Amino acid sequence: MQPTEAPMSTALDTITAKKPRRADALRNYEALLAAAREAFAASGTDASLEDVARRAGVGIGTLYRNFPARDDLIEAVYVSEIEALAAVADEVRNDAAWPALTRWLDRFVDYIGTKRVLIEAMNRDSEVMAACRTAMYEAGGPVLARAQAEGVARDDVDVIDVVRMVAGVAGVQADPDQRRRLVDVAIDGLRAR
Amino acid sequence: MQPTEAPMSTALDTITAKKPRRADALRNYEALLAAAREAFAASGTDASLEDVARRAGVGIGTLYRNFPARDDLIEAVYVSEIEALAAVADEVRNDAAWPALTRWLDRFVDYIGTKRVLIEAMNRDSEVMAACRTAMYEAGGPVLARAQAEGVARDDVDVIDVVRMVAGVAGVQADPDQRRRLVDVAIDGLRAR
DNA sequence: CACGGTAGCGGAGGCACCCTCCGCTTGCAA
DNA sequence: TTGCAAGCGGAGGGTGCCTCCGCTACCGTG
Repeated sequence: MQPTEAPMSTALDTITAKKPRRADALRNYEALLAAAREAFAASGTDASLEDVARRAGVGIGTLYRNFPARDDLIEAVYVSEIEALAAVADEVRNDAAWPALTRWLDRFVDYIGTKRVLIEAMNRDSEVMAACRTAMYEAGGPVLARAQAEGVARDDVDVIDVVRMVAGVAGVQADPDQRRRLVDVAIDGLRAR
Repeated sequence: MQPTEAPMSTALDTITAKKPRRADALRNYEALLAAAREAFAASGTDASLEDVARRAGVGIGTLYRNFPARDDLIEAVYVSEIEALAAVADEVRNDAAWPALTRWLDRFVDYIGTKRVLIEAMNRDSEVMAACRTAMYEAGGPVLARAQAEGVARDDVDVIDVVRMVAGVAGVQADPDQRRRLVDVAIDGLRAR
């Protein structure tokens, strides 16, 4: 464990370290990221990379130099959003144990419910995403642990179970009302019996 | 409602009606289906269609004549499996209300858990798949209704909710143990409080 | 059985995308 | 100002998608 004063090391750092150093190159890098975010939002993460390069106004070669694989680009686009997701757990620090748990998960669902790409991105098998997941588990773990310690949440599940289950339910194709209902049912399953 | 003696009309019929009539054409049709099943199992539903045609030993044109869109091929491959899925609900007809519900859903999860493609296929937006879903809801509806009537299942959900939720949880990337645990939690959320 | 019409065949071809490679350009340190 | 390496970008080879249409061979009819 690091002393809390030290700047927290995040998965973002891993990405930032890869940014190019020259001014023109940096401009291109940012343009690519913006174009990719736009394209992924419009057509999912399998949008055409040539199209991304075109939108960004750079050559395809430049895209591939900055992001050798499609996954690298996806990660760069979504890492910051996923980190924000982890931060959601902090918002409920002062709630009572069970409401804290439900509010955390509800916020979580609100956040990812509309963008299925985020769930996919989160499940991606890569170093960076693994770091993201860890961050998320570390943030949510205490919320669950508190509810379990107070006996309001069943204790045969861990935080990974909870996040996976909720993400699974949140990812179903359904209108927002139905999704909310499904998530509520699933969360209800977490109550201590 | 049809009298029960009449042969039940199934989504399969819609597919069967599209089979070619000439002997050589029928052979090709079956070969394509077999090749596609194999290819989809190996590389998912985005396997190369040219490869499917090659494996089947027919020209690419033949594939496209029988299955004008990729989805048509996917449907033809999976419709029968999804119908089997609906039949699972019949197995539990004689169980007590709550065990019937849990057993139905457990069997359901066993069936689709390993093949994510099936879940995807099921959510596909098409006439045939809609018929499949309807069949499934009609099979599972009574199981849920019985549990609700006896007051052991919460009554603010319908069968569509239940199937969607369970399918969502069953689709998460996880080892079988974890998946089983997650599904149990979610199903537990269905208990009347 | 012979034969004609037509259902069905299959692959060439046009298009889009993937990714690599390498000769040219340009930012920046000295 | 200048030299050079970091960076550029697009041509090109490969693969897959899907359409189109001249040819093949099944099968109903006489």
